[in-house]
Amino acid sequence: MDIAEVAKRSGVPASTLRFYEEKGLISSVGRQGLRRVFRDNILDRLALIALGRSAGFSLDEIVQMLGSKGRPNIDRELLVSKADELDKTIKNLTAIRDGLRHAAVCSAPSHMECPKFRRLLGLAASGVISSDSKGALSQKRRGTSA
Amino acid sequence: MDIAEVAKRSGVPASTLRFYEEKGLISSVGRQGLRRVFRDNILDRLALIALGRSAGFSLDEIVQMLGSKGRPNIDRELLVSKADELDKTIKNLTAIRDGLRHAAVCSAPSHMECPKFRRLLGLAASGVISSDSKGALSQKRRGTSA
DNA sequence: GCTTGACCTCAAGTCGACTTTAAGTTGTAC
DNA sequence: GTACAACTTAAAGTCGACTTGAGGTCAAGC
Repeated sequence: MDIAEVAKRSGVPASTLRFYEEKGLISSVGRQGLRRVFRDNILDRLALIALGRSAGFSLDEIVQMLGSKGRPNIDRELLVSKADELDKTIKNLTAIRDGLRHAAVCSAPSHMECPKFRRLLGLAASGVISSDSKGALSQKRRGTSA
Repeated sequence: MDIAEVAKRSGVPASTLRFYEEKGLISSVGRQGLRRVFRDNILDRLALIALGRSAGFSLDEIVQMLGSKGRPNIDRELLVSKADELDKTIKNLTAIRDGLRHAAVCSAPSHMECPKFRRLLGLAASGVISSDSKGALSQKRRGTSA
């Protein structure tokens, strides 16, 4: 497969594939002339990378876990700790979602007067809801999801 | 209150407060000499901003919603749509969390052989799990949360 | 045999939310 | 009255994950 084929099949832009190769996340089997040639299993590897990204791993962490070769040891402890992290994030987001939903129907004259809203506010202010759960949704362009 | 006091009480660095003022997110009542003077309700406003950030609003969106003055109209429709967005994100993250947790205990020789894992992989690859749910956790330094 | 288009490289640019730095001003304690 | 810590500004830098752009190469079709 050449890079265009991989891009088409995986949905990952060619520029990103080159970038990933440079980072050591993927590798081509060789070249035909100048052009990279990829094996079929590149698609699995890209899926793995996508999964890691969705789970909140950085590209560097993913390089660590996947190693430069084959399909090697994914550290189980790390997996668990990421899952725990996700749990926290999910709880925070759930609280916020409920608060938002309530605020949307709340009849208090101003949100500031609503006890539920103020409680949520307190959470946000105190950092219980780490402002790091922020990126959680970040709708950019390219919304493949919706 | 001077900027240092606000920083101490809110946990928001002075540099960020200046940045927020520049963006129109907050405002000072005036100056004593060069120095900004803030009212007490700045703390509520900062909490509101923190909440918005955790809910995934961008600073620009927050400016929109809070207006430059007082505590005005928070668009209820927008709130609902953000809540819906959060729902999707939560679902995605939950699926990933479960997959991660399973992978951590899965006895398949390689994760690639595990059907559950491959199913998760399929989700990630197909973009069902938008790679935009990625930022969801992004542990930076300053982890106030843990 | 020459144009064309898909690939290539390397460097620089982008985006959002801040932080850092350099250089300047000032209220206050001595 | 002067030193100094704490404030001020404007501009530039940071971070991660890519994207874009300029300029180059090459296989294939006419």
